[in-house]
Amino acid sequence: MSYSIKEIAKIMGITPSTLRYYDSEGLLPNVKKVNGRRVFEDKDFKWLRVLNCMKNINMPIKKIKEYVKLAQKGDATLQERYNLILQQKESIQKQINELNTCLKEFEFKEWYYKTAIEAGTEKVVENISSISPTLEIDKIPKNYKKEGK
Amino acid sequence: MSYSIKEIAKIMGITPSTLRYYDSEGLLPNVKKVNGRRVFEDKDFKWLRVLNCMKNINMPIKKIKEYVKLAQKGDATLQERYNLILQQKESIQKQINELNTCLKEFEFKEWYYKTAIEAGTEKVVENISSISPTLEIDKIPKNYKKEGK
DNA sequence: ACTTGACTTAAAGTTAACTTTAACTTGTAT
DNA sequence: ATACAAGTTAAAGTTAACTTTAAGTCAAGT
Repeated sequence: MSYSIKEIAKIMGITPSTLRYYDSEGLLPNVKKVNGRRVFEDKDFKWLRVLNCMKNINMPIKKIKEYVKLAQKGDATLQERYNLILQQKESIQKQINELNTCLKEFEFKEWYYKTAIEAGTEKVVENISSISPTLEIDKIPKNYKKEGK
Repeated sequence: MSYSIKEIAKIMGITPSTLRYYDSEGLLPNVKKVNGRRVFEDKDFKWLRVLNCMKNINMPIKKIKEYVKLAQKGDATLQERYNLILQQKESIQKQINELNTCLKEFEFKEWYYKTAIEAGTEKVVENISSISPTLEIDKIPKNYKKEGK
């Protein structure tokens, strides 16, 4: 089975232009061309899924290109690719942790506004602040000293 | 207790320039000025934490500004702010889900490369692909029909 | 009085990731 | 044969989110 750029774009939820841009940046290796047109085959899907993942975790295009280039060099770069994957795994974990902390903050806000709406005014809740510390600020001890030279 | 822009920047892990930029975009309401200089007080911290959260969940500055403006209008906008919070909560959930799916993909890759490195070559594993479907691609039924007009 | 260091603004510059435009090719339908 | 739809490239344009620069203010220390 083979697919046109339009079909692949639809499946990936992006525009054909973006796919062409990715190709121009070297993110789509091994994509065939027939009569000058890109033709995507089943084997390309495996990579498209990974590419999609890499985009989802906010890997910059430069970094993805780096990975693609390593992969094209074959077995000699296995260790390097492994390291890159581990590094990205950590980054994902960090992002998930951050999002979970923020989710708590937003759950607090949800309660905050629900309560305020019921009371008709924010005054009822405005001195209450979320407990979850997301910022260094919340970790500052009470006797925090500013740095003096 | 009051803090200079430099101290706040350090605490938030950004540069003073970025804080000034945020201020110029209206993201730092109610920040005092003494002799033309910004002075941050304890009461500003509550908002800085929320701002930090909003940045972490990739809320665009425009959207954050929108929220700030609503908040400044007082009780009349409680419902609107509540809705905005709910909307963002959903967005966070979606992001967490995406990241978790990608984490699985990367955990597969970790195994993939570990196995390949042990064997000395990728050939041992290269036909195996992760099972977790992250892309519409993986949900396409075998008898997928392209659209015909 | 003068230098220093930390601040200020306004405006221009940067970067990443697209997006749009313009001019062109090609296979299919009428 | 001709028109049309869908693709192509190269290059210019856009947008968000900063970052840098230049020129200036201000309080404290020597």
